[in-house]
Amino acid sequence: MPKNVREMPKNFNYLEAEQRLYRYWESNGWFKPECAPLDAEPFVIAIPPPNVTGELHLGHAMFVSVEDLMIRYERMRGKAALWIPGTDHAGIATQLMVERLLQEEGTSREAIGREAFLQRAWQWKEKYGSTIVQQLRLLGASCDWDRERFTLDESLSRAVREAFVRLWEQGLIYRGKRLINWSPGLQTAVSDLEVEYVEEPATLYYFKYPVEGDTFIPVATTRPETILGDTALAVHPEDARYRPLIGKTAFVPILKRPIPIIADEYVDRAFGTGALKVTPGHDFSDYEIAQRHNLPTLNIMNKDATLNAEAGPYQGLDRFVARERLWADMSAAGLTIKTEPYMRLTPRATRGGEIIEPLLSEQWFVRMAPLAEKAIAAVRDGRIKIVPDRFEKIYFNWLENIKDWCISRQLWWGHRIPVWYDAQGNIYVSREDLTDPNLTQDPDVLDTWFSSGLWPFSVLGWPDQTPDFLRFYPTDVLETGYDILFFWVARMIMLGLWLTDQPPFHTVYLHGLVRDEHGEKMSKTKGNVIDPREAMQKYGTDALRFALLTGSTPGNDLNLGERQIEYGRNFGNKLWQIARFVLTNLGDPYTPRPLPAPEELDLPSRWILSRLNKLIGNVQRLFDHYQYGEAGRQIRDFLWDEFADWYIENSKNALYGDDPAAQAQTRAVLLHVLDNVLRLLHPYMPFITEEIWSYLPYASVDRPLIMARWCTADERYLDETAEAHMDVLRDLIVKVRNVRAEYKVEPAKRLSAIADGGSFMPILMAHSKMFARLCNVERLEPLSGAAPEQAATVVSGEVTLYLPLAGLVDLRAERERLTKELASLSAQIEKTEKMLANELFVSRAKPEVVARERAKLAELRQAYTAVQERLAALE
RNA sequence: GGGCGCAUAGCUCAGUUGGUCAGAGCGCACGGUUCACAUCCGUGAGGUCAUAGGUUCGAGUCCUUUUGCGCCCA
Repeated sequence: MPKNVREMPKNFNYLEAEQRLYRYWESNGWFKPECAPLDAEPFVIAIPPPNVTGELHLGHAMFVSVEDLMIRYERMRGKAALWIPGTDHAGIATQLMVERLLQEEGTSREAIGREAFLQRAWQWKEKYGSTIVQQLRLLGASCDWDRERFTLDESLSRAVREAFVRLWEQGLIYRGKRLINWSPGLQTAVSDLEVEYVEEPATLYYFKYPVEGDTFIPVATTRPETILGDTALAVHPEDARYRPLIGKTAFVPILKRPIPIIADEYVDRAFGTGALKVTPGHDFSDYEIAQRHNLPTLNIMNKDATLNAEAGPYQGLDRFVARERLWADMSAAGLTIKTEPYMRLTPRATRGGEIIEPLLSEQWFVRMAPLAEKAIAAVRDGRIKIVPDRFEKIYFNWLENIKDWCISRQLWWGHRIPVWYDAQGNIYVSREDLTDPNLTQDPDVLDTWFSSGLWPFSVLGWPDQTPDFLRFYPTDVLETGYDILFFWVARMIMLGLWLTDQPPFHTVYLHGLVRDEHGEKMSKTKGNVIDPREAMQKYGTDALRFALLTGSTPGNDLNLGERQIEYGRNFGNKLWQIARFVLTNLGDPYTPRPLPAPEELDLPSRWILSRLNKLIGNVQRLFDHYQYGEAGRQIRDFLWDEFADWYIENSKNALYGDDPAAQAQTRAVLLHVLDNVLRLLHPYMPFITEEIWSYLPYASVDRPLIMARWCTADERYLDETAEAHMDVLRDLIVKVRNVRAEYKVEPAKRLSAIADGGSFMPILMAHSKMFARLCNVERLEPLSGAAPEQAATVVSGEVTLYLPLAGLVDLRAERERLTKELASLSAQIEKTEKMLANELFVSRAKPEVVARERAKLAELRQAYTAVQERLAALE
């Protein structure tokens, strides 16, 4: 039944369309797996939950683009696609946010107390927690919002308790007094991963360590205040300088506390003075030495990084003040030697950047070795694959050297540790709150990553065997940035395998970090930040997504400038204009017509359909290997460089000509290609493709592109001959254009050409209109007799075209041009001949490669002869 | 100290089972306003694919070396 074609506006109004389309998709339930048949195979991604405190940045834009692409692709393949959204309570970040709020009100968390503070935190979360989620929607994320989760939700908190209790019961969680990383500013323990070591200029202090017998050992340190906590002096057992002193007693400067001089191979004889002061309470390496030698561990520091009573006269001073004071006192006592500048690896908090202090403290830990073992095995035996695979090595290396995980945090915002104590200090661990008034709950909360580590199953209802858990767990792909491979991915794998006995996903896809145009990290202070919201306002969401998706390869960082986003916008416009052209040329009303069989089609149609189906095959192969960037670029190239520049340009002949059959055929092909390209591009640019789709003559509100079927290549349309023939025609046309440009022929001036085409003559003559359309050569005439003298010559394979250019062609210039051409041909011929003369090449290379080279050589020789003859004629 | 990555046109980057004188965008030069698109069209210039060796009939692509830059771990 014929249908009217709606006219498309001149441009895509993305600001209006994005919101409308998003509502359209969401309100029809197409983001939900339930829109697929009941027996459809599921495809599930659990979103990397952004911090509730978060503001949208390009990192979010990146993961949303990639994951939405995966989800939309699998949905179009007929799977029950489920993308579970949610947010992370982000313990430290959120707590700081709320504390700042309180500070502005002139109060503090300590002043209002825990209950009131948590109330305020929840209020804050209710008010601002949806900001980031709303921003994800702007990016087109096709998440199932009915399944949105928050790590502090009731059901996820139950999962946390279940996990904690189970690990406790299995002896994998323990409480202990250990040296941990302490953040004095935040007043909490942090894990190893939350400390980064930054090389910074510091001072190396040399001083005399008094030793019994009125002598001394010179020692160097970067942190003199720790002298007060020394419990030994260590030297290398084979160090001749100090060997006689081993076993003797040294005296802590100022405090005059006696400590032993021990021998340990750990000591680096070449560093400093070759003698090491041992401070087990405030240094991780020293702590290990102390363990080996049964040395006491002395804690000299309070939680606010002031010194305690152990520091004697320095009690109450901040560590840095104490450092100065002690050094001055030692200097007065004649114990100092010298100071020199020194580059030191300073431990700093990943969040906030303050200096972290190793501190002896009672904390909760997870014994990681047994969990790590399973996690290693799962990747080793292929149950989990990491893309790109080089990260597997990094993953193994970390897990094989894993340390126990400090999971308690001295914060209020988070999952409270489900442990109670009685007056005697007995421990009660429970899934349910214990209300016995004689018990008090541990005041600490768990590391935020502990709950994130359960995310892929806790969001689906675990530990309950809910319908969602049964249907959608394990999930399929975990997609995130490589920077949280240890923080999050490895922990999810460990906890998932341990608690659910299954890998939580079969594939880990890691994307790179988004940097600025010149590879610098984006930061507000540098002012090189691209705000995704601004970019979306300016260029449209599709433009941003396309730039992110096609600008990157898995695991590699992406240098993104505004130029790339602008280019995305330009590409979207090109697509829009192509669609506008196709649709306005379908005939109105449009009569549906199936795509003709290959043998019924003209050459350009056979060519473009061959190219299209090759593209579909390539895209499929690339998608199978997660090569979305390359796939997107190939779609772009096809659409712009082949479909628009050649097929569409040339189609005007048929469309505006007087052959109804050719016109109908061309219309069918145009529509078919557009239809397929929209499907291929939808996961990249969902908005513009859906909008264009709605203008297709068979569009209807319940057949949206988001639910359309993914393309599959139709091999019947692959046509090497058509491609080869079109290549010759295109090559000739480019060369004619080139001649026109070189001789500055007015673009509007119509030329005619004389053709000497050999066996290609029939094809050439049959497509003479193509020359008229694409290089303004109005007539092609077969050569009869001698070639005209006042003409430029164009050669491709066995075809020679003479372009009579009376008055325009300078014979000398033409000879020069042809001589250059001849030299180029000659070089290629030589190379090809050499290759084919090599018997090893002929015998060992793949037959099709050899055949291709032979064909190429024949073609080159024909062209060479033609050019040579022409040159001779012009002498 | 150990590991990983990167090094291709002025700039930013593609180039994944090794095979058509090496590709794109931006920038540059020249030319283009009726008929889808100036968010565009046409033509062109520009590269010893960091270095040295090796494997192979054939290497930007695989192996080894050196240099520079970046990241991770200790």
